[in-house]
Amino acid sequence: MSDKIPELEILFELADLFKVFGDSTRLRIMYTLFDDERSVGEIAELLNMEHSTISHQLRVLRTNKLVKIRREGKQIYYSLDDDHVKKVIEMGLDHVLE
Amino acid sequence: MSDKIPELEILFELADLFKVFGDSTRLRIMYTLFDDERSVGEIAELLNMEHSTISHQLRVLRTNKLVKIRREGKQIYYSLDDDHVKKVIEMGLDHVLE
DNA sequence: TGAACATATGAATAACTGCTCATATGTTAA
DNA sequence: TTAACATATGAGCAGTTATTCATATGTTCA
Repeated sequence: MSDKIPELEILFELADLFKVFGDSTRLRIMYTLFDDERSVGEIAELLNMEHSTISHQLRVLRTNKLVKIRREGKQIYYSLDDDHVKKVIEMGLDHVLE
Repeated sequence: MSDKIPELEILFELADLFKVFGDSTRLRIMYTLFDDERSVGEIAELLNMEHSTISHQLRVLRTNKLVKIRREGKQIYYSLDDDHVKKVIEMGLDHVLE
């Protein structure tokens, strides 16, 4: 991995990815999705924040393919897109907690 | 790890950590340090950026304990603080490259 | 169809951040 | 000490972003 400098373009993409993780609201949202899918309303209530704020941030997360959705009637359930997301967060936590 | 919700405070710290990784200049700087220590001037030349810009960003990296320094005469050599830094970047790259 | 609910979107604002320029600090060698 | 070099710092500007408010879209059920 470290034997080749990634293209500049890749590092920009990487920065964009970390930017998405670099906001506490988005991190908290992702954390509520660690074990279960949740609707927008559930997340908003859990975090005690405006539905609108949560919806905006979920869009960012979705655009960056960190969460995916499942529609069920009026509600839309969000869940983490894959295990990578958890791993990145856990790796960061390791660093913060040490 | 996922069996306990981290304190709100921890998630703020974590967001701050990811914020540091969420800038392409800082990522590029860290990448130049993947295998070797380098002086401010070397990094500035490698990235073709102002010394001042590099110095400012190195300060951010240092404040967040991602790089450490070694003084030698007029020059100050920067290197990655520990292997965690590499791991976080590599984990992110995995996600971007897949 | 219309009311009630869940979510999404757009615009506006306030706060933040990276870069540049100018200047300061610190080190070496004459 | 002074000149030359390496790095750091502070202020200001420009660009970005998270939140809020208002409104729109979409779904269910009567």
